[in-house]
Amino acid sequence: MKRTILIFGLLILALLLLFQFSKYAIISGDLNSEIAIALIAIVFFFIGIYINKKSLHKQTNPSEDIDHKKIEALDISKREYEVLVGISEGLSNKEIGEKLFVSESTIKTHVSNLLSKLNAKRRTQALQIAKDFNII
Amino acid sequence: MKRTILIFGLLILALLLLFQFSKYAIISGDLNSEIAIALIAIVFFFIGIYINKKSLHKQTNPSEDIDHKKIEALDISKREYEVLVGISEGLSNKEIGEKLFVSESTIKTHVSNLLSKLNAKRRTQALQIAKDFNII
DNA sequence: AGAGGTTTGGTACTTTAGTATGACCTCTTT
DNA sequence: AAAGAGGTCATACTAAAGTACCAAACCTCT
Repeated sequence: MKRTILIFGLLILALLLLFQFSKYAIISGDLNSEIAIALIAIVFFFIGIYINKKSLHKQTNPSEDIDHKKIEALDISKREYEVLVGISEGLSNKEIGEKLFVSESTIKTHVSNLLSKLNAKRRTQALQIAKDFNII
Repeated sequence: MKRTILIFGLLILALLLLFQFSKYAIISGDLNSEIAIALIAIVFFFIGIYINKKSLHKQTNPSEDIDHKKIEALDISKREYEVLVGISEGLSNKEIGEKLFVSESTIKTHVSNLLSKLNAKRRTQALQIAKDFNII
């Protein structure tokens, strides 16, 4: 938020400077008016690209980053989440257990809790729901 | 490809018109030069946004459409693919069977074939592999 | 018509997955 | 210190998932 305000402040400042410069250049005859206009056009063109890139990464690409708040809201613990990641990697309970250095029984407990928290009947359904929630 | 060329052509045409207009406006005194410059700036700003949006949707979002060639290359039949979709929806073999109006046995056969074709040991692993291949 | 691939379906079996319950340990909070 | 939450693990069970093998029906192409 603070950064956004700072960036916009600098942007406006830069624009004012550009306007003043172009006006001066045209009046003093140092620069052709077309070239001045072209410069401004190019600058604004890139400003448009820059701003769009920023906003696109936060508005139309919401699937990239995981929704940590949702994870909390669903009351999923760290360990349970690690198990969920294991499931998404296509691992069996046994393999997840080996990865996390715990027994298969423990993983089963975590999976069972996960399924009830995600309101799923199967691990594949849990994956689908987790993706819907941008949790994974 | 054709569309891209057309769009760029129209874009360049519009720019030339804008330049001519602004030059005329400034010389004839109908318009303040600052206003003309501002107009150009705004237009280019939006052009920047537009172009960026187009390119971003095709470059940083390559995961959207499925790779049909890969499906063929893996020798996955239509029916098997339908089963794969069912799996990705978190359905059980029984539910997939009901959805496709066949028995659970049939689904098991398809799943088994799918797993060997995708070189997976579990349906969850099949999902992960299928996503890697942009098949799903 | 016959070969070949796909789809369908069954039986029988093994392996994972998932549920239920109880127990113990370790922190953190009250 | 007691309560509560998370994590760990085990047993015993049921339910899915997956494998292997076989067989019939159905297309499609030659």
